[in-house]
Amino acid sequence: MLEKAYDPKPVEAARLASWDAAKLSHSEPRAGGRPYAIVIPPPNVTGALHIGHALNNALQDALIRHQRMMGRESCWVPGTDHGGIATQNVMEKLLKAEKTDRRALGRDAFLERMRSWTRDCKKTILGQLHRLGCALDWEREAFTMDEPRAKAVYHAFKTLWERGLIYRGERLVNWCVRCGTALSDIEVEREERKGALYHIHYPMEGGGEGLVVATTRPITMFGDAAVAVNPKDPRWKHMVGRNVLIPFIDRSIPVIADAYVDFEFGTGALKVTPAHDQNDWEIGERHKLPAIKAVGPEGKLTEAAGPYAGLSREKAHDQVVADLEARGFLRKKEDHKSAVQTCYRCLSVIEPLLSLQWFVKQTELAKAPLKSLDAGEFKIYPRNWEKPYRDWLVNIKDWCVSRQIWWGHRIPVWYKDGEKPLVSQASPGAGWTQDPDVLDTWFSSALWPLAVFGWPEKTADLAYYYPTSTLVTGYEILYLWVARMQMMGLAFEGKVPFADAVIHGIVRDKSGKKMSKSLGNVIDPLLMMDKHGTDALRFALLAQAHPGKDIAFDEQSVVGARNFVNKLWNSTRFVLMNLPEAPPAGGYTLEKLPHGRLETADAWILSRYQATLAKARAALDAYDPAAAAEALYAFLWDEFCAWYIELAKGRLLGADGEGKENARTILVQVLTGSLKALHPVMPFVTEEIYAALKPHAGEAAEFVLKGGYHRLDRDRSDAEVEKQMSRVMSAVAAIRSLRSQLNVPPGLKIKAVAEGPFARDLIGKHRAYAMSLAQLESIEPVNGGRPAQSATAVAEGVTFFIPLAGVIDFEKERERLSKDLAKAESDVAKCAVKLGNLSAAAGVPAEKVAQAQEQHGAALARRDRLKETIAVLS
RNA sequence: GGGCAGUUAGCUCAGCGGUAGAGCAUUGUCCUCACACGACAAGGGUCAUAGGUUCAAAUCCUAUACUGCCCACCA
Repeated sequence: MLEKAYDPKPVEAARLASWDAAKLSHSEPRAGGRPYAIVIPPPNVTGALHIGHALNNALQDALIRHQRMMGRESCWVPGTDHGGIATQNVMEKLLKAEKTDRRALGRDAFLERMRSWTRDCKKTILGQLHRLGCALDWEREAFTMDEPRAKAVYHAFKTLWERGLIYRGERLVNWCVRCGTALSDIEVEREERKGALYHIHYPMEGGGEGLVVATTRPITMFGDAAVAVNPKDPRWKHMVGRNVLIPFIDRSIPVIADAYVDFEFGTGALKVTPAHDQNDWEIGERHKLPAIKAVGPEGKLTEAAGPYAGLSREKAHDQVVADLEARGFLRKKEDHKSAVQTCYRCLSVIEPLLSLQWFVKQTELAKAPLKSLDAGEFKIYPRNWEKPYRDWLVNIKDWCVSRQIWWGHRIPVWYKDGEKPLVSQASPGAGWTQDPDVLDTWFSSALWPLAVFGWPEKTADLAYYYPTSTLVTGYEILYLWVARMQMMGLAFEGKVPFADAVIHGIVRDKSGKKMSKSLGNVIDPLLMMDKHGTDALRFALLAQAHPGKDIAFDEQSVVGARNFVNKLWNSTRFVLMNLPEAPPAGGYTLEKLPHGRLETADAWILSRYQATLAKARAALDAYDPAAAAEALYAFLWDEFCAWYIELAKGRLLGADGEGKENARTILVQVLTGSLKALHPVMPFVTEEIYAALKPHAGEAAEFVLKGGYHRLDRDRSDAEVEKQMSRVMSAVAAIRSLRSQLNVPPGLKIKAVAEGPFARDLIGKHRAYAMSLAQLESIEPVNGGRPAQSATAVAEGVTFFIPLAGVIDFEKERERLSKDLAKAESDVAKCAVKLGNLSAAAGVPAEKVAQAQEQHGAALARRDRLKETIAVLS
């Protein structure tokens, strides 16, 4: 016998052990049928998993399990990402705490530390995914920096090089001073910050008034190559062609005319610093200006800054502004908001810096992804992400792939004096030195769906699983990762790496704020699992995972989910308690039900059951786990438990016979089928329950995943019986409401007298339902007028009189009924409007009009019954 | 500056052309023989605003106002 309350811990441990022992989630290529494959977005080896990972992986697991239940060979590849800058930053923090740094260690020792850290971290992360119940194919674990993946990276680099798509050049790149490396354009974030616009006077060379420029960053003036004005600007026309002097250092620069300059802005004169600003760089190109660095890679001012050389950007800024003011160069300072660029890894301000870097040409590579999007070979869910994705590809710029850090795939290019650079994985021989930089971590990530299956080798796995089916990820890496995988997959294999990309939202805190360590609002998924169980956490996340929407996460939702798990558990307990120890031969199967001789409740729950299964399945197919979870939750709790179980109790407690056997069969089958449908969302409790139910259900599958979903049987759908039941429910609800409002003690059975078109059915074939659910002592037809001293309950098609001598306060009763009447009147009015509309309009289907008429009739009847009753009371 | 979402019950969110829904929270009654992680009942919304389309609009269209996100070279 099951325990009274579900205890997740022992169940989860035992289930995981049995799944592992059976290698349940392992997949091998097999003949026949297209497989379903997902590659995990590999978590960075920077620490532990957070709640966003829990959502991301619960989603994937639900899809993988769903497809397995549908009978498809399904493979979910696990793995981790070395995480380049992010991981190196973690290690550098550790080293700092040890009062050392990477340079003191040296490259080799540093990398050794990184590898050891990575080993531990991988273990932690994969252990957490395991604990979350992820049906990952553990034998396929991959790491972006392991041997096979390194081979893939090399091969990709070499191929791109040979195709002329990789080049090295000195360009203006986004430089993170803190991380000490270049970043690609999409690794830069923007943040609006308050600052100032400084109007600085540049004197004319050889004396004269000169002009005033406006800038937000005075320190870049030491790198100025010119001052530009708009050729149409009359104020400055006379200055073009003359020279001005940079304050403090007195370097002479020309005044040039360039249409880029907006004469509405600032003073209409723009200082041009090609080495520190993209636009200025372009102006410099047009006018053949020198690019002079004012700030170096460490964030300190260079020799070009004369007296300020060596100062940090921040110190220099303050000093320069103060000096400009003291010397009278500062003509004006106004408040100004500007978007500063920040490093996505450490949030420090980006310095646009001229440096020698490796680039991948993108325009050519972006064509195939655009084509596959247009052809519908690749879809993004929800579809509204396709537009930004397309726009990004259309406006794509070359990708800076070199990083000046140590942790990563070292660029496989070797140099030797007097020789052309060589691309090689190993050293070409003595005298050759390898490029010191490593590749952007997203370079290896871009190859992930290929590399995990052994590419560039033509493996059987690659042939079978590639292209994969679905990729599940957050919108923050749509360009960074999704687009690049599409580019690489198409470039190397000519096929999209995955047909569908499912974009989910971010898990935020309960007030909708982004979780962050500094705000202290992070939710630890492990803690949630410890407190409430893994199934509860998964359900809570998935039930809120509406396509593409962020989740405002409140621990309360996990508690609610935990309650649902318990409800499921206890309903199983109830069913098992009402079954004989030994199930009948072959178990309780739906095939054994007598056709055409089912009770209303039986036919009703089967009808609802089929509808629910269909809905849940369709929702998962449409990547909408929330809809699936909600449908199953509502069905199991509000229909199966609240009504069907209650309706079946009479038969279960009564004498043996067909009715009892039917009830048992339906309880067993509906519960078993529902928990299977729920399995993708809550694998543990459903597996546990399945183990207890399967002998009774006549099933022998070792695991839920092996057995597959129950068959959908649309013949069980029965609109007529659903209507009958809704009337029974309405009748019961009316009496319950009356009891509650009149404070009739719950245990006290009362007599009821019924009249109306539905009264005969209720007193006849639905008698037992009404009696037990409404706690009635008896139910009889009205025989000559309503009983004296009775309260009235009006339901759909039936009116009850409940004799309650001495209990009724007529004043209160009238009040109560008046409230009902008001509601009924408003219903009548609404129905009348609708009916009037429909009858007046042309081209409305007769069916719709009939339906409206029926609704109107029912509302009228109810209203009239209430009116009569109140009249009698007065 | 461009684009995309969102604005529905106290909170978090479904619904997206035919009488306003869920979970949580609130109130009342009940430890009723599966479940107090429960049962039953109750209260609570002019569906952001203004126009329009329609027999009918929370739902479609057009503006407006906020909110959030993405993209973008205004110093």
